[in-house]
Amino acid sequence: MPAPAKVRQMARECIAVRVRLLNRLITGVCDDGLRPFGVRVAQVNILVAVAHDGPLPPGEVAKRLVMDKSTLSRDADRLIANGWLTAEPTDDGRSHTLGITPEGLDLLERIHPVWVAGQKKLAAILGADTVGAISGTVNDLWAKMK
Amino acid sequence: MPAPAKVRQMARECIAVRVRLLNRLITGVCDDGLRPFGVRVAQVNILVAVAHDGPLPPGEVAKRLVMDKSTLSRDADRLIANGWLTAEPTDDGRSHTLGITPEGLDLLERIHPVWVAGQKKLAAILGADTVGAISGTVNDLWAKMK
DNA sequence: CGAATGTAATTGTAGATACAACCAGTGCGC
DNA sequence: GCGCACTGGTTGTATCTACAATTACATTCG
Repeated sequence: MPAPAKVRQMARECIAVRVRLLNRLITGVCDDGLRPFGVRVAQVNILVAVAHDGPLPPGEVAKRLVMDKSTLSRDADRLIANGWLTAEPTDDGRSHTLGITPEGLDLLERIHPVWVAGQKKLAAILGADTVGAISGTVNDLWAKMK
Repeated sequence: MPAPAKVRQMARECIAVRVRLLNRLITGVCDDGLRPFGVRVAQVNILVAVAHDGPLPPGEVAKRLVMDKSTLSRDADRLIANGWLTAEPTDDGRSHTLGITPEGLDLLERIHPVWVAGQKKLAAILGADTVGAISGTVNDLWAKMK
């Protein structure tokens, strides 16, 4: 019995399954490269965001990366436990700011060559046009966010 | 103190953070739409794959979706528990085949309108060129896989 | 000032994800 | 037949992810 038309359409056209597949593929490639450093790409993403734009309150980091605040909360715990981030108190007693530590910066510097190699691998997997399209989409998203 | 050049480069150019961000965004949009059905996009992806190409052994499904066999093993457990998939024994005593059940097919049929609406939303977020580029990349990947 | 409302973060819970280790069954060579 | 390598799946463990509920503080309004 052949699959019904609606199922065939979903299989052939679904964009979500494709993005999610690429996400798994790319996360795997990155984590492979990062394994010697004892860090994962999810963590590096947060470290880079904080190193670049920080110090920032957790909620702000979560918003920029489009992740739930609770997810970021626990990710930050791990990064703080590893000595790569610090939490500094602020005027607002409910919150605090996340900042990169010297150890965190050092980690990013050491990771950089692996990151460069990874970018090449990802570009080879995705193709230049897809890389450009995705970059454009997310850059627009970030611009609109402000 | 401004971020070091390497950090700035990683923040500006990293393709992984972008794909992963889009993955979270898109997964959230889909799961929102699917919530009334008590199912998530990860599960729908598997159901569609099995409904379209199945019955298939678990390892084969995992390969096509580029996910770890252990991940698929547990996802399949949930889908079987919900009555949407069945596991049928095969000649090879180590393995079995996953097949869609009538309930699973019915679920997919009921989801279809939501899926259509979701595709529109995703296209609006990503833009037509990005949708096209990603589809092309993954279609190539699947073609090469055979 | 004090209560109600709002906001930021954390915690409880559950699913999705993958690596390593393991188990079970197959198939091959002898 | 027997042992041994191989293959396919599951289980142990850890991280990533998000929704719902909670907690702690801030702000606003009377």
